[in-house]
Amino acid sequence: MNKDEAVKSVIKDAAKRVFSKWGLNKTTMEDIAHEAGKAKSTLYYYFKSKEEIFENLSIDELNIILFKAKAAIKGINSPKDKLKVYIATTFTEIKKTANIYSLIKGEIKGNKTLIDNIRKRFDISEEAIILEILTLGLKYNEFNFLKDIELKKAANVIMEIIRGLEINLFLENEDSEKVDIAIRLVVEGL
Amino acid sequence: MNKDEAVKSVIKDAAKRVFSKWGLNKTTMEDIAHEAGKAKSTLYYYFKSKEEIFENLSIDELNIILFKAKAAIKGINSPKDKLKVYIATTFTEIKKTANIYSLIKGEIKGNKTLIDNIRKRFDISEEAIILEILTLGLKYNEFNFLKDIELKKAANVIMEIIRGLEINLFLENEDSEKVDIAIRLVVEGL
DNA sequence: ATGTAGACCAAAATACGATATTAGTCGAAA
DNA sequence: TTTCGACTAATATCGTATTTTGGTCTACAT
Repeated sequence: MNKDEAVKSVIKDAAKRVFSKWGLNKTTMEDIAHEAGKAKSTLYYYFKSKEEIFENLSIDELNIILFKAKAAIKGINSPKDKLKVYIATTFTEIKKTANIYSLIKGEIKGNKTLIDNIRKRFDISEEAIILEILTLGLKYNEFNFLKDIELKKAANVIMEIIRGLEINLFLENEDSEKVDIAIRLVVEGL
Repeated sequence: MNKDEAVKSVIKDAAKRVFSKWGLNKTTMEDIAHEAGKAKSTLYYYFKSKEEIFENLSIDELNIILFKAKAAIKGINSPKDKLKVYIATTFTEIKKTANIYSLIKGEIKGNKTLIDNIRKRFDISEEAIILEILTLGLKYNEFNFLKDIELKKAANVIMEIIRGLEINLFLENEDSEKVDIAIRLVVEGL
């Protein structure tokens, strides 16, 4: 890691701490600078805005989640099991980093488009992974009714189901048995 | 229907019209009164606040949706098909009355608790219906892995899936094929 | 050149008092 | 019992003064 990336990392780490303490809107660039032990203007040498810091921060976290999920499903052969493990892993990892996202939930007003963009980026990656698993499942003849033509839409629906579950019963409630039921429901049906 | 209920209905109908025109926050009691052809103070003879009018209005709509859904699944024997038809019916009916809800979406700020209470009421009813269907399915031995003890949690999970889908891919997108895929996914699995 | 920081500016947020709307009450009348 | 106009207290809106904050610029250090 070169010097530039190292300082960026210091700033991002500092930002992560103050964001999770004060939220996105309430933290000022001055706060981040103070936490990082730098002058405010130095921050602008590395990032062009507060949004960019937040965006980089979030994308880092999401990439880590996706990386872990991909690693987790790597050795698994059965597409059904692949999907199960994928959902379980992303759920667990999102829960770990949920502290940042939970406070954002209450701040979706002016920064709505920013959050939407970050979410969209994650959605695209997630949908691609799910589509890959479904394609494999079709090849292995492991699914009941899924046709070739429906795969893309099915992947989208599954992603929406996961997303809905994450918001509604995961970030608030934390019943691991329910998560288990949800995974089995999607993969196996009733 | 007695006189009291008739006048209440006139007020609610008028309110429905102006709400769907101006939204919840922007419509004044004067607006509703004028639309109903009554004096403002007359409204307070029947309802104690604007919130109460809105609440009654929404509950009426939700009850109609639930009534239609119950009627639709009445003659069906198979619990799996019952659930399929239930989801399809509520989706269709919610879409019909979505005009009122879609404008509310942008107004969830101060009236958040009010909306939450109405939603909660619907959730409870919906979960009860789903639980009934699942119980029947267990009795008929129609489900793969669902155990007695999981039924309540499974009903909750299904309700959350439905709710998530409604918000994410239904109110915005309107791909009926996706809805179809979602229904089959939940009921049959992949 | 590459980094860093203090001074600086313009734009946005906040605070606040004056004004205007609006929710909700009350007594009278039909 | 039901309806309404007049009234009031609370809330929202608006204009303006003040402060905060995002972002730039320049000078200085390595």
